Amino acid sequence: MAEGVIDKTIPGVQSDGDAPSKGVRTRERIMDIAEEAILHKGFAATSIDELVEAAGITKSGFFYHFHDKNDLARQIVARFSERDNRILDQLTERARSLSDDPLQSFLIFIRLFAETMDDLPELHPGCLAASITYQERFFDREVTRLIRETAIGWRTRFHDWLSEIAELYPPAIPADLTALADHFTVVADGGIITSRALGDKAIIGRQMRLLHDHVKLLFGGR
Amino acid sequence: MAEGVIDKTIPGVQSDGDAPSKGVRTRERIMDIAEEAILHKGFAATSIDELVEAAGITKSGFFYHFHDKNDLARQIVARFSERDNRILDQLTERARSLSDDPLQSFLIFIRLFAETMDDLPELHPGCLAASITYQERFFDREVTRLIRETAIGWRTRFHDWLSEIAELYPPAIPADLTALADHFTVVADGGIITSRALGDKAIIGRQMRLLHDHVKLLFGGR
DNA sequence: TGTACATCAGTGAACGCGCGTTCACTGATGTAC
DNA sequence: TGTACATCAGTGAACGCGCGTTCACTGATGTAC
Repeated sequence: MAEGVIDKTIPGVQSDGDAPSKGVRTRERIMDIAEEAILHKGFAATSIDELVEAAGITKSGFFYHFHDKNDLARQIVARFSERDNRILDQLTERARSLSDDPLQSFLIFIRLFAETMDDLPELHPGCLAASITYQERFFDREVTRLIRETAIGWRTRFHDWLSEIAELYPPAIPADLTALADHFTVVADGGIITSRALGDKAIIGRQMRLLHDHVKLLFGGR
Repeated sequence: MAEGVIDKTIPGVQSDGDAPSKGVRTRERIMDIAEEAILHKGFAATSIDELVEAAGITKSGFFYHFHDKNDLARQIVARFSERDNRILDQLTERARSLSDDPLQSFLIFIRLFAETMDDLPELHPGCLAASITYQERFFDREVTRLIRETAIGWRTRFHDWLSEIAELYPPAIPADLTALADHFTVVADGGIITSRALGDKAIIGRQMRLLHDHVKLLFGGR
């Protein structure tokens, strides 16, 4: 996972390669700090005061960039969803380029994802959705909708891939392909939580490799 | 899952069958309300005011029962852990009674658990640990330790069972039994989160049945 | 090249509300003699 | 059976702090003519 594939483009107004303006840089900085804090402590526990202190601006500066606290949540979730999708796209492309066979490339894809999880520097990287769905009362409809859309997107993505596999390799036992498509999200999120509860970051990658084995056993039984 | 196995005993001082005192009943009521609220909105977002209003007492009454807000968290986590362990014990006993074979009884156990998840009346039943590990900064060492202990307990429980199975049925491919032991927790927690994100409570049971299939494919390949 | 104006990216002070916590007090029930 | 005291399960009022939000204002940069 040391490839130079990271896209530094900011999803701002002008998508040309010119440098982001001062305002965009500040907003991104606030969001970076907030993301970290929300993942560690939850949204309600993250105060605007601490964010602006860490960002080196004043509280009113915050309200120049965000209408209110919920607006911050919306923007973070949207950015997170985009980033995650970009990572999945890149890993998919890489895996597909390494094998023409859908089953083999899927197995490679899961291993690449597991490696990505292993290499993450922090103990708590994780899926923001997990953090946020546990505090849903706080967020408005828009945020909930965004999360749901993202989850459905992943389900569709993997369901298509698995159907392609199932046509070539009849499963060893009857398979619930929709559930299996969700299984990726489920194992990733569950892995993040359990790795946190036990204080062992290696858990996420190991759990993803179990998904690899599961798919291999189901379709690869020759 | 309609068996009369639910243990109504309160883990109070006198464990004889006599009725719980007024104080114990009030404390349990506060904890019930708090548990619901924490699962829905998170700990920080749950105010003492709303708890005492729902419980029909005054705020000072709350502080008669709990030293502070963290004490409430401690007591809820402890009670939750006990309850979960009791349910797992009951399902294990039932599964073991239905088959002498460790693999078969394990598969039965997972199906019983999946049914239990299906039958839960609410959309958000779930594992408190998930909610709480995402807000860990809030809780003192004692709470974190309790959660960790519970997770380790489950790992041990399932690892022993899986080792017993692996001795009788050599796995079809090399198996990471520790990771597989954690996989139960991972799939359950991840299932709860995903079911919440998508607003579909059937997801948890379906995900658990995938774990069933995985174990079956791994050990039951004849 | 200079001036006028507009926009950007904030500052500083103040607001009112709700939160967790404390403390002195109290009515009801239980126990001892 | 009556009285004295102790414990249980709270009440009511007050506290100070931190929170999200508002609002009038401002210096720096960009653009038009």
